[in-house]
Amino acid sequence: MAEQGTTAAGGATASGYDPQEIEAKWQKRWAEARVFESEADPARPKYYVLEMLPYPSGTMHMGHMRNYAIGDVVARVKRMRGFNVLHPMGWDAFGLPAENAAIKNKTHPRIWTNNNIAQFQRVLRRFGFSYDWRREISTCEPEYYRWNQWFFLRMLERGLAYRKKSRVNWCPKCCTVLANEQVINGGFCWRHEDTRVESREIEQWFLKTTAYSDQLLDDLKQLEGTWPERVILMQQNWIGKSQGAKVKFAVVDVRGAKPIEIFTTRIDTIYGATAIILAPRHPIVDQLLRGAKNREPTAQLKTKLKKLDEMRQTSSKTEDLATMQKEGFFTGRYAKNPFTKKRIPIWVGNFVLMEYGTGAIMAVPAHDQRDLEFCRKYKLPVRVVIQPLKGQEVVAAKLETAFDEHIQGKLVNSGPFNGLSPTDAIAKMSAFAEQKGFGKAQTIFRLRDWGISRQRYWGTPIPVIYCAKDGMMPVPDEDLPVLLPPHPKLTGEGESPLASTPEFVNTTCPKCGGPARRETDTMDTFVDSSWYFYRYCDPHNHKAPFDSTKVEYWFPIDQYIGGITHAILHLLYSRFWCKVMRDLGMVKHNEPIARLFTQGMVQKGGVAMSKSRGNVVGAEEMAQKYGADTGRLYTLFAAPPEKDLEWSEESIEGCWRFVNRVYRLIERHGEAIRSAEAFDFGRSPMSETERELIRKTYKTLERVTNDFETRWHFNSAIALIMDLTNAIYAAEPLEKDVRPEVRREILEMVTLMLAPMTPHLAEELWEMVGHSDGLWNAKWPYLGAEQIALARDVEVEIPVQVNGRVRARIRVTAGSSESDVARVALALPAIANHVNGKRVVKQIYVPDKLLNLVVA
RNA sequence: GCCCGAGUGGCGGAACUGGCAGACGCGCUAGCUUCAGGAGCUAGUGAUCGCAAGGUCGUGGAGGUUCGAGUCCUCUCUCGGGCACCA
Repeated sequence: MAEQGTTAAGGATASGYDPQEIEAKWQKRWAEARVFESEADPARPKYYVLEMLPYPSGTMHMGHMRNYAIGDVVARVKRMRGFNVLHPMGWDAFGLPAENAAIKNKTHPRIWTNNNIAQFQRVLRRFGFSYDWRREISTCEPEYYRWNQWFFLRMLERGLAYRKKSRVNWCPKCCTVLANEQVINGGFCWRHEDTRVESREIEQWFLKTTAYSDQLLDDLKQLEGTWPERVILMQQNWIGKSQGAKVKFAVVDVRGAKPIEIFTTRIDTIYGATAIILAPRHPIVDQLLRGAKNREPTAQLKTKLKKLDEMRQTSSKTEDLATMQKEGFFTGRYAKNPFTKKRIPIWVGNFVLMEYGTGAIMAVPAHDQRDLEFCRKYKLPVRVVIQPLKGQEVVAAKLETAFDEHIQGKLVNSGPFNGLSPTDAIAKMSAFAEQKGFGKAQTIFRLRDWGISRQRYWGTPIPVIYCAKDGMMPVPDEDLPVLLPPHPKLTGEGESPLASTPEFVNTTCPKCGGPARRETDTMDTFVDSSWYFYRYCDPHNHKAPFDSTKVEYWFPIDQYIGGITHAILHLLYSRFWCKVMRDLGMVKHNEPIARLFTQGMVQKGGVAMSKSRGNVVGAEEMAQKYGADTGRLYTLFAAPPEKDLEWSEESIEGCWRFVNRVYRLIERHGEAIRSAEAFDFGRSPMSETERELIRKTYKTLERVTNDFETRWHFNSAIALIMDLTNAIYAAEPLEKDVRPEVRREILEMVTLMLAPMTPHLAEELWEMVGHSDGLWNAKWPYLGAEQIALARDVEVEIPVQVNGRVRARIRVTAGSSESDVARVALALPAIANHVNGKRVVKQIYVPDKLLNLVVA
C-alpha cells in the first residue's frame, strides 16, 4: 500500500488503491500468460491495429502516450470481441537527430539510439500497452535494413530506382539533401522550419514514385469514407494531376535551336498568346542570348538572370511568393505561334518554374491573371480570344483582372476555331496540334520522383558499387546486408561520413574482382517506415522481407493511428511501396491501410509538446504520480480523440478521483459479492432500487458499446461510466435494498467497461469480486434479450410543449398512447393556462419523447 | 488567392437519425466530517427579472425551412490547418 500523501499530486486517498503495485502485478501476469501474443490463424477473424512507430528521441511525453492509449483501447476492445488481434510496436531508429546528438555528446549514434529505445520501451511497458513484444523491430538493425537494400535492388532491376544529376533541395542545417515532400511552406526544411532550403546540383538516387502517379491518385477513391477527407485531399493536391497540352513553338532566326515546348491547360486561348516566357533556369536561355539584338547587353542580362533565379530562393517568408513582383526581360528572340504563324517575343520571367511542366509558358494576358500582370508591366499586347456568353463584352484595353472563366464563353479572334466553347476548343485544338505534329494533349503531375540519397551516416547504405571498368554494379543479394562501418568519422559538416571511411568505401567489383568504390550515400529514413508494418507480420524472417502467406492473413491494416503530420510523407511513400510490392508479386492488395485515424496533438500553452519548446509533460512522471491507468484515462477523457488536447494538471486530478471512487466501491462490497449466490436475472423479482440500478447499468452498456465500436467517442463513454458510478453511489444509503448478487452484476459490468481504458485497475477489481482466471479471458458483455428488456425504461418523463416551448413535464408509463398523454397534459394547470381560450390546431407526439401542442 | 475544419457556460467538452441545450469532468460557492491541511461526503452553479411561483433571453452573426433548429438551407464574421506565381 502506498504511503499516504505520496501517491498523487493532490495527496493521499482514502482508498487502498495503489496503482504502482497493481500495475506491476498485472503486467507481470499478462507477460507470464502471454496474453498479447498472436499468430496468424485463418480459422479466426483478424484485426490489425497499429500506431505509427515512434522515433525514439529524448523523452516520451503525454502526446506520444495519447496515441498509444487510443490504439490500445481499440486493440483491447477487439480482443474482448474475439478477434485475433495483431498489435505490434517498434522503432524508427535511423535518422539525423540521432547522428547529431551523437556528435554533440561524443558518442555513437547506435549507443544513443539504443539508450533511447530502452527508455521508450520501459515507459511503454510501464503503461501496460498490449503489444506483442516478440514482434518488436528496430529499423537500424542489419536484420531490418538489409531488406531496405533488397527492395532497392529489386527496384533497380525494374528501373524504379535510378541515379541522376539534378537540382535538389539542400538543407544547410541538416547538411543533406531533402525530398520534395520534406520541403514545406514553399521552401523550408521540415525539420528546421526557419531554414530555407538551398538548391544544389547533385547526383543522387531517386525512386520512381511518378511511375505510379495515376494509381496513387485513383486508388485514393477506395479510401474515401475510411480515411480522413483532408488527408485524401492533401494527397490529391500533392500528386497534382493537371490535364492540358504541350505545344512546340519554333524559335525564329537561331541556327540549331530546338523548338520551345510549353505546357498549358488552356490551349483554347493560344490565339491570345502574346509572348513566350521561360523559367530563368531554362536550358535554352543561354543559347538565345548569344548574338541576339534589340535588348540590353548580355552581361547585364546574365546578372539579371541570376537575380531572377535567386528571388525565389531568398524570400524569407512564404507569403512573399504570392505577392512577389513579376519581373523579367526580353531575350531579343522570337518564336512562331504554330496556330497563328505569327512571331511573338521570348521573355524570361521570375514566376515561371523550371520544376513544373516544361519550364516554359505561353503568356495569354487576357485570360490569365499572372500573364496579365507581367504583360502590363512590360507593355506587351493584350489580345482577347474568349468572350463571355452572357454579360459585358471583354475589352482588352480595359481589363483589370484576366477573364479566366473556364466554362462560360466562346472563342473569338481564333481563326477556324471561332465560336467554339473553351471545352470543345481544347479537344479540337489538341487534336489539331497532334495531327500537325507540333503538340498533343497531355496530363502532367506535380508529383516528383522521391530523392532518397542522404549525405549522412545513420541510415541504410545504398547497395551499389562503382567499378572503373564495369561501371555501376548492384551489390549481389548474397552479399547483403551492406553493413554500416562501426567506427565512422562523424563531423556533421556536410561530407558524407561514409566517404571518409576508407574501409567502407574500398571494395572489389562483384563482376571483375578489381578495385571498386562503394556508394557512400545512405537512404532517406522514410524508406524504413514505408514497409515496416509488413515486417511485423514476420519479424524474424532471414530469407525474405516477410512470408507472403502471413502478410495475406494480417493485411490490410484494419486501423492505423497517427498524427496528421504524415498526411503526405509517410502515407504517400507507404502507398507507393505497397504498389511496388504488389507488382513484385509479394502482396495481393492495392492499398496497405484500410482505415486511418489521425488523432489530435497534446498541447501545453497552445502549442504541441516538444522537447525543443520545453513544454513536455513526461509520460513516466505521470505514471509515477497517478499511475498508468489514470494517465491513460485522462488522455481519453479530456477531449475527443481527433481533437487537440490542452494539457491540464487539474483535469487529471478529476480522473484520479474517479478511479479511486470505483476502487472504493468494490473494496467496500467485494467481500459480500464473493460469497454471494448466483442470481437469475429476469426471473427473480427485484426491489425498486435494484431494478433502477440494473436498468441504468444495461442502458450504459448499450451506449458505451456504441461509443467504442462505431463512434470512437471515448470521452463520452467515460462520462457515461462516471455517471453510472455516481448513480451507484447515490443508492448507497439504500444499500440494504441491493442484494450482493445484483451488485455483483452491476459492478462487473462497470469493470468490464473500464477494462480497455484502465486495464490494470479492471483486472484488480475483477479479482476482488471473486474471479481467479484473469479478466483478459473475459468477453465484452453484450446484452441478451432479457437484459435488453431490463434496460428499457418503465416510466418516462415527457416534456410538454405549447407552441414549441416547454411548459411542463409529465411522468407516464413507457409506451403510453398519444391520447392518454394528451389527456394528462391538458389536465395540468401549467398547460391549461397556456391553452386557455385558444384552440389546439395541431398536436405532435413523439412516443416516449415529447408532446407539442400548437394553439392558435 | 484556392481548398478543408471548427465556433456551445468561467474552462475541457456532451447532445446517435431535427425533439428537454449544457451530460460528464474541472473550477467556484455553501454545508457536513477533520485539531488542522489534504482527502471524502452532500447541495448548488448559463445569463437575466422576481421575495416567490414563474417569466424572458441563450449554441459567433443575419436571414430562411419546420409544430419544433446547436443540428437542415442561404449569406456573413472569427479562429485553426493545408496548398500556393502549378501555367
